[in-house]
Amino acid sequence: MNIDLEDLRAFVATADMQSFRAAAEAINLSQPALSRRIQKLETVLGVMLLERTTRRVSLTAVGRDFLPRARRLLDDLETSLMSVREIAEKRSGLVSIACIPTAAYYFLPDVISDFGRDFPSIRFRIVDAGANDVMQSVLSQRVDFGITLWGADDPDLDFEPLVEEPFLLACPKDHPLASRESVSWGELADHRFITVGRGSGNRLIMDLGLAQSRLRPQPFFEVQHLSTSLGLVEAGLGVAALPRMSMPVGPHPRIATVRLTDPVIRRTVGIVRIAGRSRSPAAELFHEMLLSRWRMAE
Amino acid sequence: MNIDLEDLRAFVATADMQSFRAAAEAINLSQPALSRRIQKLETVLGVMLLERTTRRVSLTAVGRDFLPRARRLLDDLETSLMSVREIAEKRSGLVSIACIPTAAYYFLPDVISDFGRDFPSIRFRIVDAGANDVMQSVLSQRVDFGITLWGADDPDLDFEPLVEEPFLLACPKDHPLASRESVSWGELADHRFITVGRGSGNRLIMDLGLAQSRLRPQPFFEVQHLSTSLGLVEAGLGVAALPRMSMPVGPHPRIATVRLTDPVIRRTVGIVRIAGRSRSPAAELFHEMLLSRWRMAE
DNA sequence: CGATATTCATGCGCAACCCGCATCAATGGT
DNA sequence: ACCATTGATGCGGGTTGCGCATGAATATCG
Repeated sequence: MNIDLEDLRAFVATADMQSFRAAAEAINLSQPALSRRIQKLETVLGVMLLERTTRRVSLTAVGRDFLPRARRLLDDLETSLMSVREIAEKRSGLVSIACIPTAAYYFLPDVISDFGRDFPSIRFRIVDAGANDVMQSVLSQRVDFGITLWGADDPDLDFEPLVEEPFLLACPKDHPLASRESVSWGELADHRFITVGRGSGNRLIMDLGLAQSRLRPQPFFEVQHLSTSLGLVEAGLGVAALPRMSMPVGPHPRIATVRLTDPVIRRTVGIVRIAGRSRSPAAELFHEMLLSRWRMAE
Repeated sequence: MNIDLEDLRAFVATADMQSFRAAAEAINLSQPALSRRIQKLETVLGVMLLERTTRRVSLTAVGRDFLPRARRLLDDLETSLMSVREIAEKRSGLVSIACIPTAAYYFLPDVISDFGRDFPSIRFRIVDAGANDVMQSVLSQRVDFGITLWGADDPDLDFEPLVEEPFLLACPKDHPLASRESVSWGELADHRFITVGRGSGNRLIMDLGLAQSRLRPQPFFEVQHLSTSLGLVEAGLGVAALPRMSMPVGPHPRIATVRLTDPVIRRTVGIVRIAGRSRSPAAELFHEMLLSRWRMAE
């Protein structure tokens, strides 16, 4: 037989109101139920806490000692529960993110998985989109923030860099360039070049990086997604320049990775959001975790 | 559905041991029962406190916040219970008292009744005895202390006075002395004097007080108890000298009360105990209450 | 990859506990 | 003495919590 918190509540209410009947009413119990809770508490403690007749209820000396303690225990519990609920409130909710496919595929799952271990009550909505659509989703406030390439300079948007990475050459293992340590962009002019379409963020970065180059690769295949480029390379149809994140991790049976120089073109992936917009606690939490996670990795 | 202390215990044990099975064993529950208590706690709080697989148990971020709070609540409860039990221990037990009949009858019940309201767990054993027997009981340590007349001067005993009172004359209402304001002890020589036996403490005090008086009352009736004296007076058989405490309170249909002078003989009733002897907390408590109660009244 | 041991979650039946209603005894007040 | 009020207790019924048995999930090992 153990002490219940309900026993303590019954005792405190009865002591406060100096009446079993009134206390029972106050804590929504019948008088007999309250009577028994007091008796139980007294039995467990082995002391009389209240002296009572049908007309009068008063604290014994032990009861007077115990009352402030009981009250404090109940107050502390209430405080702790409110505190946890407050924390929980902060730590639940929905985080909505618009994300370019590369980041969605290559690093977001890991971060979300880790985050979910700490905050299992926080849900996610991930919108998979090209860099331009990510921007639009952020500007229209359809999502809390975006993870995308940095290229535009919009005063309404904040950009926080997460990763900066070079473009590398992916070519078939039996390709003439496969054994090279590095290849210049100009040398690609003589090979079938696979690239993404004009409207894409990656294409824009490449074009901007090559603006001053006299010798440039000419697109032989234009695709929509970087992963499709990789597929064509693997099929031996040509070479492609992809950001490092998109390259296969470790040795690949069919694809070689070669450094691209002259120039070294880099892209930055980061968090973009509307300047000064406040978001839910959950979104803030995830945002912080993203920053700490990827800044540490770099 | 409310939080139980058992829920908190289950949580703390599981967090400490990082295993449901081990925690269940540690707090003497089956694993399923423990599992359900954790689930209940999580449901009430609306958060996941523990992340678990069949192989691993770890705290969520909310769980990490809540653990020290839960631990503290349980610690505080334990402390409060021990404290109350300690107090209760001090406030329970047995008080044994040897007491002259007058005090036993006339004032002890009130004090015990009041005391019992504050310390209902303290029991009493009252030995009703003449002054000499009270002394013996105290000296032999058969009782915690005595309440008796003060006459002896024993270096082994401490005496603390409670009440000092004069002897008064009780006589039938139709007696010649009944209408007097005061009567000298010498005048009683001409009347039938009812008194207690030679061995009694009251008799001793009277004899000592009258040692220098040339004219003294001669005992016509010798009885054992003061209350018997009063009975005889009420029956019209004589007059008696009794301490004020033994006189009827307020007007009496058959007995008049008259002051006794020349000399005014007083007796002191107080607490007698063995010098330096330590007693139970309960006996100390009652002793203190006796002192405060009767010193206030005088 | 399959087999295995371990561990948390859940269904089930049973016992314990707690409830409110009804009733009685005690207690102050008139 | 009578009466209204209030705490204690018996009783029956509903709720809660238990352990046992079982299944699913999870690491580890060969």
